Amino acid sequence: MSTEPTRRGRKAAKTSPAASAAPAPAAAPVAPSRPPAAIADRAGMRQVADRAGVAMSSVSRVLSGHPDVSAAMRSRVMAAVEELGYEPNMLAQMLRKGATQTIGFVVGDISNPLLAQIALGAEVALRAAGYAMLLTNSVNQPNLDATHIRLLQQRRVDGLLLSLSDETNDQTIEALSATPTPSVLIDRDLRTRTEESAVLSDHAAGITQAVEHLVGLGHRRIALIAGSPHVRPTRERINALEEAVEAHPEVHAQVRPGAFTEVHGGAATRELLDGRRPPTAIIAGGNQILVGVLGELAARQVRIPDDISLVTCDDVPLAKFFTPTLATIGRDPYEMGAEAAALLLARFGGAEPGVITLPTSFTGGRSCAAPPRTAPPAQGERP
Amino acid sequence: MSTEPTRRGRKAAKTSPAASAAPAPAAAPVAPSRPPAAIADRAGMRQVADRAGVAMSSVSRVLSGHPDVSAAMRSRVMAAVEELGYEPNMLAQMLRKGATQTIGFVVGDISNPLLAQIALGAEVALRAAGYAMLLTNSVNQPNLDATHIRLLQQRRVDGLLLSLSDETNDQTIEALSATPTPSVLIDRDLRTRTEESAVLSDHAAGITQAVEHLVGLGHRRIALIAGSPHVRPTRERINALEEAVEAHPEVHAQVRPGAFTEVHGGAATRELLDGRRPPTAIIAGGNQILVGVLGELAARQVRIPDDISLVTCDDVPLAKFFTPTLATIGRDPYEMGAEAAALLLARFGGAEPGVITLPTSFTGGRSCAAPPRTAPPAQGERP
DNA sequence: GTGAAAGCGCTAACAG
DNA sequence: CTGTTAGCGCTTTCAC
Repeated sequence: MSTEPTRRGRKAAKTSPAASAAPAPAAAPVAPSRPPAAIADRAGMRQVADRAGVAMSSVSRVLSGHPDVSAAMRSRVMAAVEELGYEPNMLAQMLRKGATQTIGFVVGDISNPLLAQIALGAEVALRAAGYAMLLTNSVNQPNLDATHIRLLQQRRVDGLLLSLSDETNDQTIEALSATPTPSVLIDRDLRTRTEESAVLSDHAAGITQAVEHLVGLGHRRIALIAGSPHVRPTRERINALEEAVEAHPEVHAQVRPGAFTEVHGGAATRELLDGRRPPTAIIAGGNQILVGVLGELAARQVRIPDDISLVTCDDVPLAKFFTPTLATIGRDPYEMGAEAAALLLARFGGAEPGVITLPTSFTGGRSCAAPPRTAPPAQGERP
Repeated sequence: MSTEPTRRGRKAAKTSPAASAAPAPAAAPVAPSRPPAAIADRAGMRQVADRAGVAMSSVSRVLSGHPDVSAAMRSRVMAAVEELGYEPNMLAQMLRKGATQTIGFVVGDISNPLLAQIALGAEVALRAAGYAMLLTNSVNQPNLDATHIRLLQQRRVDGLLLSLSDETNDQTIEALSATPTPSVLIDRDLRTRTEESAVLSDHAAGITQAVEHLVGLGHRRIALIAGSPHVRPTRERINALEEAVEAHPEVHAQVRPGAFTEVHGGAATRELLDGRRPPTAIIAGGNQILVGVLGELAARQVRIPDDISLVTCDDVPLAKFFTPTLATIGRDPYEMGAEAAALLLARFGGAEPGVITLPTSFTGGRSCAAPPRTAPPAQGERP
């Protein structure tokens, strides 16, 4: 950090940002009888109609591309629209039509590049179909999910895209039940509900491949540092690891669920390495977790892959230049977003809720090698 | 990539996502006279009033926390609200009140972690003040900026946060001029306008520090690979580099503006290294650019910092584990978002447009060292 | 083809 | 304290 923030106004602006959290006390001394018109003087359809000397309904027809309008009418109206710089008020249209052409996206943490990419994919697809996206951020606080679902319902979104921070939260389930609009779950699985469409990732396939790879290299002690146990990806990964290991009785698997955070990644790594049977390979179950794992390994001067092998789920931007290159279980988040949007649009078109599973891929890297010949003595290990 | 996407429906869902891009042909055989109620049967305030046996205005008063309501009235109304699961229709409120409690955020590229972080900071601050955020993504296409500004205006947002992809676009300026609501520019400078508030980063300070550091190490040929010349950060960085170099006549500076992309980063690096006076230090002007630079350096087996020194602007998540540690010109994007929100809220409170400049920081790293003693012969260099 | 009229669901005077 | 009354800006019958 260098200097303090500098504040300089253009028009002697005394700009005190922290101030006025309140909506706006309205400077008007006398309360006006009309709605306070927080929005400046903007021409409405009424003005356009008057200026063109026609009825409002005609303006409406022209603007909505109704076929039964004379060329003369069309040009008169358009002229007036131009002159007044008229912009239709979608609020009124929405209220009248009962549809907002808006979908809500409840996302756990938009600062996570994975989710940002999903949001991007969804937004592009939605916009192409004429929908805008209202985005809310639960900052990974489960109780905010329900709040946001209700908030979006009050704004009468036409549908919901949900990347919930907790699948098991009762309030969330309740809020969802009260939702009359179609919804699409993104890599989440709410067993109690079948009304929602879902786009899922095949985490099991990726984990299985990774485990086979590691076992093939000679690893016998594999750990998975997973994220929150309240979401599908974590459960799927854990299940997949346990199943994969069943096929190899000689392999000992350890699982450390927790949270999708750097802190958890670091703490779990510490715990594992200090444990009775330190793993020779770690699978980091998320990009934030990866950062924590790397930090702890670096701090201990544990070398990759000489001392320990590493696989990550969901790579991070710079991962490809990391030395050694990281073995990765990846997927295409942009496509997930796009498919989620498609699933929602399909429901608007009358389709039933659907589920689609997208593949994951395992890419080997230099971060995996044979375990050290002089494996640290498994302290107190019993036969 | 492994397998093909698997599609399995729950209720024999024939889920054809790509289908039905059209809003919804409406399955109803006979066109209803009322608005098509795309939204299911939801109780309105009318129903609540009837059920409670009171006037709508009373329901409204209770729900909006008006002081003059008897306890009896309050409980009767709340009971009806509960029973009907009533959710107020914000659309109607917005139309009536002339304010939407929504702000629009025009962002060039949400998949850029820097902008995602800014969006997060803004959203949190805005939500705390009761505002929701409508986000649009210009995918770095300048012509989309204007489109999105208009789109948000039609939705009657109360204010705009703008991270434009091009400051010089006429359409954008025009759209902005037609905007009656307050706006805040994020690290952008529209010379022709003073109506907008702005939150800026002090890029010059960071660049200056970096240059001094490099010169101190002995570098005499420094290159800046910058992003789009149509946005403030690029201009500021270029100006700062040129000014900093003026103080050191022995230093030769080269600048390669272009785009905030990996491709440009790689191409510019190639060009510079193949040029007449290859730099001994490169400053990467953006996180995507950095990726391109690193890629090209790796491909050529150019070592950092042995063969070349490297500084990056705006680090990426994994940067701290990059070997060698990267010297970085950083800033706090979350705070930028929060300050932008504050500036907007201040305007709602009646304040004039204001400008606030936030600091940047330079953090040295192992990626900078003295230039190689055997500097590559400056081919065809002239005295 | 075009106009008149009736609301979408809610709030805010204004009376009582 | 509570009810009545007018709309916010637009779309959509329904007549002409």
